[in-house]
Amino acid sequence: MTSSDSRVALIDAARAEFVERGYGAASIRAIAQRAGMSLSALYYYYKGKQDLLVAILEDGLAEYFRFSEEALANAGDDPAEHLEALVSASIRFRVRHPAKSSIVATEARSLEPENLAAYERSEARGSQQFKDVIEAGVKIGLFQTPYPDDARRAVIAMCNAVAQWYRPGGELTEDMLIERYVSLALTVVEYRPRTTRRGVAG
Amino acid sequence: MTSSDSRVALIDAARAEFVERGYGAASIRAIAQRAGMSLSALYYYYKGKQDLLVAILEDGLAEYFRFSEEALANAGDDPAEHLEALVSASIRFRVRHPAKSSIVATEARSLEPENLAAYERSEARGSQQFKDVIEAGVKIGLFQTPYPDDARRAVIAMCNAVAQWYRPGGELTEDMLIERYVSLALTVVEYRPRTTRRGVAG
Amino acid sequence: MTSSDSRVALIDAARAEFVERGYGAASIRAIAQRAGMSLSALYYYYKGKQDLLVAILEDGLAEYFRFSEEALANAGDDPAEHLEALVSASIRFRVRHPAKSSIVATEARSLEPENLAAYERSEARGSQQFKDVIEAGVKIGLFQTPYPDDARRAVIAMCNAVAQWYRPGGELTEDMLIERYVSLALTVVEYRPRTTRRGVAG
Amino acid sequence: MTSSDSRVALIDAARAEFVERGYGAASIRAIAQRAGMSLSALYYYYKGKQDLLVAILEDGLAEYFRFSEEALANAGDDPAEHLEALVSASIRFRVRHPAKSSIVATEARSLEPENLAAYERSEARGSQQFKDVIEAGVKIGLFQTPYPDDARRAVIAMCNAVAQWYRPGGELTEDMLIERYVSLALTVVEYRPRTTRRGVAG
DNA sequence: AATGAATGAGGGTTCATTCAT
DNA sequence: AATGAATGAACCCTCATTCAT
Repeated sequence: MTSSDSRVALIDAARAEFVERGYGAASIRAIAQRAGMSLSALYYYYKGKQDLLVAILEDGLAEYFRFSEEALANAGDDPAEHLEALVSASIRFRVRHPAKSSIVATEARSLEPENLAAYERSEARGSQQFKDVIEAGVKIGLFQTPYPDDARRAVIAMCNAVAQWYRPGGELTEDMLIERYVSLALTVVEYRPRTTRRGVAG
Repeated sequence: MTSSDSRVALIDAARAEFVERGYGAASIRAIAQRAGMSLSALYYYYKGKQDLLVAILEDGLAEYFRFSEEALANAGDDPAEHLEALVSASIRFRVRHPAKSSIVATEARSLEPENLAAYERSEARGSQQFKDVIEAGVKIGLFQTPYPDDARRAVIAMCNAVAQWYRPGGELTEDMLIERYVSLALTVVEYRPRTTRRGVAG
Repeated sequence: MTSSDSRVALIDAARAEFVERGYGAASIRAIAQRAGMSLSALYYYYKGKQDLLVAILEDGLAEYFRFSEEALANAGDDPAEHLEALVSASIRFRVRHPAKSSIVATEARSLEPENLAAYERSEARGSQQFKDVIEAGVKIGLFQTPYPDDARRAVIAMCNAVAQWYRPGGELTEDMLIERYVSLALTVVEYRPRTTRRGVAG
Repeated sequence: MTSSDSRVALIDAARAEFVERGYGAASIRAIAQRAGMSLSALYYYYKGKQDLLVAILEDGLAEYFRFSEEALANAGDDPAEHLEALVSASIRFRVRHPAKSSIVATEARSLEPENLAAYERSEARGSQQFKDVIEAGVKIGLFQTPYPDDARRAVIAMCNAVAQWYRPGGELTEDMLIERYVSLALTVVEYRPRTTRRGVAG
């Protein structure tokens, strides 16, 4: 087992413990055991419990941004397509990594102040992506919601919630789920495709 | 200070600690101190930490149902009005009792199995209220969402999220907030008022 | 329930708890509950935990002496008959009151010094009764044991042990048991009835 | 100090505390202090208070069986010699290790059910050794007691009791004590040496 | 790279007891 | 005669962490 494998095994174990019990109640001994290592080994790889939490949150956010940036890169330049990309990335992330997803939402309070700052910056960045897209759509009249901020929060909240109830293997596939949530998101922002122009053009 | 006052002071203190640190990390000593009582007094009123959590969750859910049932009682018999009542109650609860609200969402995992069962029954009841209303609206064609279950979850999630960001005292009043979220919810379920009647009337 | 009933209920409950868990581990709350009284009521009747223990030991010893003195009173003046009386009383006490019996042996260590002194005086008195009888028998050559002290301790020990294994209701009745232990005790002191004289006389 | 030394120091300290105060009243802090270690160190070596008790009882029984098996190995094949060996081993054990001896008798009630089972098996084995020997002697008419079971219990009880009163350093040496108790035990089982053979031989 | 040993602080909980009523 | 409320001390145990090796 390489050094990198050990690190991964440890944050996987730590994440699982944190999700099951919460950061405060999780035991560093249980984490080491779950990762199949000695307690001392854990301290060789990570400075402590807080360090594990930071690593987990960083890893989770990095993974999310990998999803969202890839989706944005493959989307056209239309705000609706951008929103579709973001929702799609968000759902995909939460479906494929429910633990990574839920811990981000729950355990930020356990971050020590200096680590909290960095986390909040990242989170704001994620939120900003939605904000930019929705405002762009509103600006050109493509999204007609009178409450863009609330709409943004609603879309993010409903995507986040997926991690809490969706279990793969049912009859609802990931792609179907994404389709639905894209549709819901477009509804929320009151998407009105510009059929008139198209109509005029046709 | 009456015996009942002591109990209330304790669950208030406990709720605050649980919200700030999480159930696992919260200290029963800190709770007693926060409530201005000795540690032993706490144990005189509650059997233990878990008992405090149970009391908090029960109280939170009871408060929510007080809101929702009152709102339903004052609503007409139209599904749209029912949905409006539920959203309105939910927002009101989360705005007025953000701690009661957020702890319900977060700390269910810390319940011991036997207590978890009761909690889940209550939670399901709350969810069912939304389900009934949305399905009724869909049945009569008032709500046209093709995904009633996802719409329900989206509406609940976006209402829940309000507790995490809304702070009273800003320029956005509670009533304005409710108006917006009612509007968003009706959008999500794709509410189409029956213009026929209006047509007839016109 | 009279005041005296309450006191009896309490020491019965306390004795049971002490026997089951040991003095140190026994809980005064459990005792009150077992006696069907409030904690405060217990303190009304007894000064505290130690007071209960003292009462129990005193009661146990008093009961034993009631048995032994009655038996001695009904015995003839022969040392063998006296020993028979003491063994018989001891066995009867341990069979009828196994809890009273076993607690006396076990929990003397939990007595505070001033109470211990009184207890030890009583215990010595019980031991002395055996000592007197055996020495009397040895003096007149009726008991031929070369080790009267060890014989005394052996007789007492074997009687005490009865409380630990005898359970009434089996095929071995109390009277049969007594007969056997009297026989054993006489064997231990090497009882030799003076048949020669009788022989000569006959 | 080696790891094994620490373990020994701990069970010695624990045994002393348990004997003085009883298991329930003994404090794990006092044990650690008595052993000259920190509280945490104690928990490094033993899982808890109960674990210490189990270790103590196991050690005590093991020590006793070491004595009894050695004595039996050095004895001839005659039941009287066997009984002599067992009594001798029992007395030796109780004289040399009075704490190990008395705790075995007293604190079994403090064992949790799963540990109690193992303990009772061992204790039954010790009792069985006496039983086998006495029954063998009775079978061939060497022991004439009409009550072999009661005789067995009496012999065991009188040996056990030695731990409670014998203090070395007096004028009664260990060997003298053993001689007396062997004699008492043979008296109890009503040992009758087979003089016939001797007669034939003479 | 990895470990066994050890620590001090703090965890939740229960204790015997007191006191105003 | 009897109680509910409250207390401070102590309980057993687990914690995150360090350090010599």
